[in-house]
Amino acid sequence: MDLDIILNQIYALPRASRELIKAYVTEVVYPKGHIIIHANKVERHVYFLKSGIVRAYADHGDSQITFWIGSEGAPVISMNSYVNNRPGYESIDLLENCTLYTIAMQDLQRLFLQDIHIANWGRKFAESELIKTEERMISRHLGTAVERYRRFLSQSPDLLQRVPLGYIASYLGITQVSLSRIRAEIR
Amino acid sequence: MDLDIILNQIYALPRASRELIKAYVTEVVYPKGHIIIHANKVERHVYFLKSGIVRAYADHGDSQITFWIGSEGAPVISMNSYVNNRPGYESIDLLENCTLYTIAMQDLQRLFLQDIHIANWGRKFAESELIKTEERMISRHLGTAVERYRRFLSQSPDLLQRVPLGYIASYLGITQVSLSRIRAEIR
DNA sequence: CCTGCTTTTTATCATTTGTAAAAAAATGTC
DNA sequence: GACATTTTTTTACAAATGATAAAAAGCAGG
Repeated sequence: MDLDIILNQIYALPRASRELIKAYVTEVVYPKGHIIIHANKVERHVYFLKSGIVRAYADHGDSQITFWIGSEGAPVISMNSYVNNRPGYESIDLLENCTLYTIAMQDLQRLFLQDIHIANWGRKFAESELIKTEERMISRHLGTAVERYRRFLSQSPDLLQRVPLGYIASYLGITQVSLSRIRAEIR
Repeated sequence: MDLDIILNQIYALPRASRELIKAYVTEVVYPKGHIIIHANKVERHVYFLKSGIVRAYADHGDSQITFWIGSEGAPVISMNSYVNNRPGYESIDLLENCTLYTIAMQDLQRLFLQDIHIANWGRKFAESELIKTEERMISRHLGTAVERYRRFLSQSPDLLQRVPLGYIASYLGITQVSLSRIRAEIR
């Protein structure tokens, strides 16, 4: 997915402001399995997923809880690093080989203070992440495991083919065994 | 809680910008039980809780799921209204008599486009809500019901005295009966 | 201080979900 | 195509949670 499209989907920027941002963006490629964001470390870059799939998870004892799955166009960030310059809870790893756009947070922060359009772009960026996060949270509260799986199925049928069911189960808040049972019942 | 403090906790504004916002803010009082945000309706104001407690919930069949409890200083908004001018999932009602600051979203939006400091304030506002929402979401994923209750207990001991346990149970993702069992076991 | 109403706890039973281990299926590599 | 590895499903049993109903406790208004 093209960078211009990603930037503009968040907030329509004047050409000059968009070019200002793009001057600081570079492209990087990482292989499947690479951990791009490390929990408990401050991450100094923001990424946008050009292609591929990633997942965010939190370690909990000897297991991991997957709480976000991102695909092409999605921002890949350590929220707490981005917002507070503090270590975050989440690790993010790549479920496929991925190409990402990246920009140093330092550069972005500077642009926020220089250009009101970019400041409003940053506002819209946070707002759209906020909406998505709230939606995800409410969705996870609502309904039984079966309903949540059905919802996932209808909203992200593509992910079902590309993401191991163990991660999807964790995302839905159940065990892989439980998810397997649900899938068997529905069929 | 004073409006200046609430505004500045989000982002330190120059005096002039802060006065610009305050010119549009008024104070309102509502009684316990009043529903201030209605699900599936577009809400055209943003509120900040000067005093009291509120809860956000989503209707689900014949029951309600409480997914947020806000106390003094907290912003009270319909996310989807604020961000997208669209009806939201959540209703918010008052658990105590409350005093709130309020500003029309229309006025705030205009200020965002006029004043870069206010634009960045708006960015920080969304970002801080984002962090809190993510934290809440992850926290709800993590651990058993007992652990989640213990976490709630240590993070918001005051709310335990002021919020009916039924709402807290729903917030933790369990039934009131389950919560009661947990409380009995811990003692 | 009593009365009625709401909230919380307790008890019982049915159901769901988790754990652990093994079998089956799918995937990738040589 | 055969092997090793990973992923998914299945099974059996244990533990946790939900539903329902009833008792107990707490609280507000007169």
